[in-house]
Amino acid sequence: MRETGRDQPYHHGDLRRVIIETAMDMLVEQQAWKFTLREVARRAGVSHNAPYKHFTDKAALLNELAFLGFDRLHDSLSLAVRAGGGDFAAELDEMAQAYLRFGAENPALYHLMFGADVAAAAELHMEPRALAPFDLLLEVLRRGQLAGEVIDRPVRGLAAACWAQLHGLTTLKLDGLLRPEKVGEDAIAQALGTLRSGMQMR
Amino acid sequence: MRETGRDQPYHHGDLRRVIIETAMDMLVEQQAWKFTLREVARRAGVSHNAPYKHFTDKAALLNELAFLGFDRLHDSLSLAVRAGGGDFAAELDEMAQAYLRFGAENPALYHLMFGADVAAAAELHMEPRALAPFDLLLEVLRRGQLAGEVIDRPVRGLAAACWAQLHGLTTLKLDGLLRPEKVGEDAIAQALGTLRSGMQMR
DNA sequence: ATCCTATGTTGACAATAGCAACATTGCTTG
DNA sequence: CAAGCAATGTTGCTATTGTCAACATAGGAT
Repeated sequence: MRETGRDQPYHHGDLRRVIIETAMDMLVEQQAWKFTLREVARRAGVSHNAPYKHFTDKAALLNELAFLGFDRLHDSLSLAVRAGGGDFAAELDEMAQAYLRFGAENPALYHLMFGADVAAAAELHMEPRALAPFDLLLEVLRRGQLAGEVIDRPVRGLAAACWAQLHGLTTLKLDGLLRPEKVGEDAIAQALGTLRSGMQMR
Repeated sequence: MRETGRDQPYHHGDLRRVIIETAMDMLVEQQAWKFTLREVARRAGVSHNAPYKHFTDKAALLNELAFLGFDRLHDSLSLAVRAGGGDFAAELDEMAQAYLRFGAENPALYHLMFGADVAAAAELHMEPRALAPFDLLLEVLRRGQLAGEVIDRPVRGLAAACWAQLHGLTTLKLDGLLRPEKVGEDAIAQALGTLRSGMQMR
């Protein structure tokens, strides 16, 4: 017996989607990386156990969010590559900027995507959705090699270097560790420059 | 009234140290990054609230551990530099290896040192103890510049590049994200090579 | 000797993840 | 079209945690 009358039917009808959206909203809004299932349920206007009918676990929901994060990251990077307009140097630069921007704009989401909180992070990152951004990077680098602008070494290794550098800069930046007193004024730009030089392009 | 008799006196006498050591042991042992104050107290054989007489907060203890982590990291890096025997390239290489090894051997501690869980991570990282490893890197790079083996650019920027690369590689590795299928066989070595090239040395 | 204070302990509270038992419905199948 | 079943929500519970408050003990200063 529900006292509210005809509004809010017993069966929500689309709870899974709503839960995901609510949770994603919370992640994007919130700076700090805290996350309770019950809070999500509360915001979704549903009982504290309803989410368990759609996700076996808190980790399951988190995984879903992480995947969505990779989708968004991939979209951002794709756009950036397009903005590069065929010029390799521009493409890579745009990608780097887009990557860093993504992290800066979605701190909690980024932490979720790469943090150790996600159960079985290793498996998650081998899923196609999580691999998409990396594949994009691989393509760009391959084209760079074809254009003779990137040193002739295994692409995957070069991609790893790019990725690690971007990931490192992103997380350090997110946690407020790239303070000018410590690292100089435009540390990020300089680091990216070092990376470029390392891959030998002008 | 304690029923245990004369062993375990009411006042421990050295609880603060024991708590820190216990907590550090837990962090070093444990792969996963979970940490409850009560568990520390339990292992230390003390009531669940005893730690609060020595640390205002859970975060306070974590900060202490993080500082100890930086001390250890600094020690490891210092040893590595010495192992380099004056040759810049060797010094930097040893340092990089030592850094990565530190992360690999102390996953939970590393996460603690750089994770967002630590309250006020930004401030923490500006403390001298946390800056020591970075300062060491700065020195090595400066000597490299004097020896003409490192490109003449602001050291802090170069250091940021090194640091971000190492930090990125470390965390990615820790979370099991540098899978060979994704990133090639010796991604780490290649990434370090790219970094070296970027700083222009032979 | 006496008291004060640092240090420990017990007991509470609120919040959380997750389990179990129960309620409500829409869809299926006879 | 009726009966019932499975999906979806809800309430209530347990174990655990961080932290606060009140109390206990003991070592050292007065």
